[in-house]
Amino acid sequence: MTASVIGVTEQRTRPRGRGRRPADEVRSEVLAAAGELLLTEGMAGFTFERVSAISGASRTTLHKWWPSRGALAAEAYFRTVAGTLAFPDTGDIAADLTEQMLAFVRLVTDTAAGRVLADLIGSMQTDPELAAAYREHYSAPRRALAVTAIEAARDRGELRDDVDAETVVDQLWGACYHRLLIPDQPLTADFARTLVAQLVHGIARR
Amino acid sequence: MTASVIGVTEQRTRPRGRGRRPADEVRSEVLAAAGELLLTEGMAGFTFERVSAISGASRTTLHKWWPSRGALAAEAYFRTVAGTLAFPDTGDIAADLTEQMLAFVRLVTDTAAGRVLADLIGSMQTDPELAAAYREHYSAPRRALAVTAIEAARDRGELRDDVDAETVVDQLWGACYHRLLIPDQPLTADFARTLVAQLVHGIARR
DNA sequence: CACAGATATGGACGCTGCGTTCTTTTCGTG
DNA sequence: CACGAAAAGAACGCAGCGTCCATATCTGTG
Repeated sequence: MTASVIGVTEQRTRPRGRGRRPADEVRSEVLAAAGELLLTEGMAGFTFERVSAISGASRTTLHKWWPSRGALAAEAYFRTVAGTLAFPDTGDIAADLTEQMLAFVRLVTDTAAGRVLADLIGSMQTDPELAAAYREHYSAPRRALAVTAIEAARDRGELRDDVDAETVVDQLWGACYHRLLIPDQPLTADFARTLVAQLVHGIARR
Repeated sequence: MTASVIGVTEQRTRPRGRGRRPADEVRSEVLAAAGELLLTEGMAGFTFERVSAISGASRTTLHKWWPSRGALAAEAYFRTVAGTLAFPDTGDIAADLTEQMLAFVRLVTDTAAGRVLADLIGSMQTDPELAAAYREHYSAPRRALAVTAIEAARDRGELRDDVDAETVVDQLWGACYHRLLIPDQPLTADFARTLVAQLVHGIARR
């Protein structure tokens, strides 16, 4: 009883026959096909086999360029989905963080990116290649942006002197990923706002 | 280049030959073998094939009792690793939360449970059976305990009246899971303490 | 105490996907 | 224009899946 719903039209480009082609052209077509597959079926149906069939590139070629399906998926994701990389700094850190949280929630709930992101993080756990790529090209640089903004706010006196910016990142984004990966509770805009409010002002009675 | 290190002695029980055996005995042996395999190799090498070889039970039998490898892994984990289910309530919520965070960090860093937990959450993302079992038997009840304790603290005046307990859970445990699943930063006792302190007192300058 | 029914085992099937190797074809560059 | 780089194609063996069937044997009931 194999789940055999075919959501992606195989063989989107006509068979090309053997022979050399520009490497960049091949890579580009493969990444496009991989991104498409990723968005429609997630990591579950994401195999070299399928990407090969859709892109028209041979499996041999895929193996030449990407060491594992995880590595390919990661690159395709970064190229297709993860465009934005910015962190506003208006001088009001609470507002900026709220904006970032809301943007994240929107991305994750309104598009297929949420499912893909969850799948990628899931596959990371058993795919070191993917884990390395993800951390290097995605999570680390984003963390760094947030940490910089938080430390700037601390340095200009908006936040306590002893604030640990790295921990703040986990308390905000980590909380969102928690609801994304283990959906006991929904990931909503309200949640995002509460998140920032509770962290900024504390939960203890004053 | 398949990773083929055999860390578990196959066939721990002698072949038994065909024929009926008490269902509970079989289930028990299978779960023991599955737990052992899970601890030594994680979800990566966790297959019906291997569990069958180690436990001595036939693959057919495994399929009869568990619908997917995820379901089997989940049950084995809950049975082998996840014994404790308690939440102290000393009347000092900050201390209690810190204690819980430290216990979690210890469990996850000192034992193989961390790896297994990460693997399970990873596999959940593409295995609905596992996701359902995990949430029902593990995450939901634990969340509930924490929420109850936090709301009790709120009701007796330790915390602000408008505290959202569910969100607090994500801000604490979610932050830990974040570092477990995406290890850009280490999961340490210091982190656990900072987590609680920053949330309880807030990060804004007073 | 014997038998019928329940249940585990062993083995085989076809399938998908992996990762590798070798050969063939084609294109671009020098 | 010839050569070499690079892709396609085909085939291999391997692992694991999920399912079937026949067979063996235990267990509970009459």
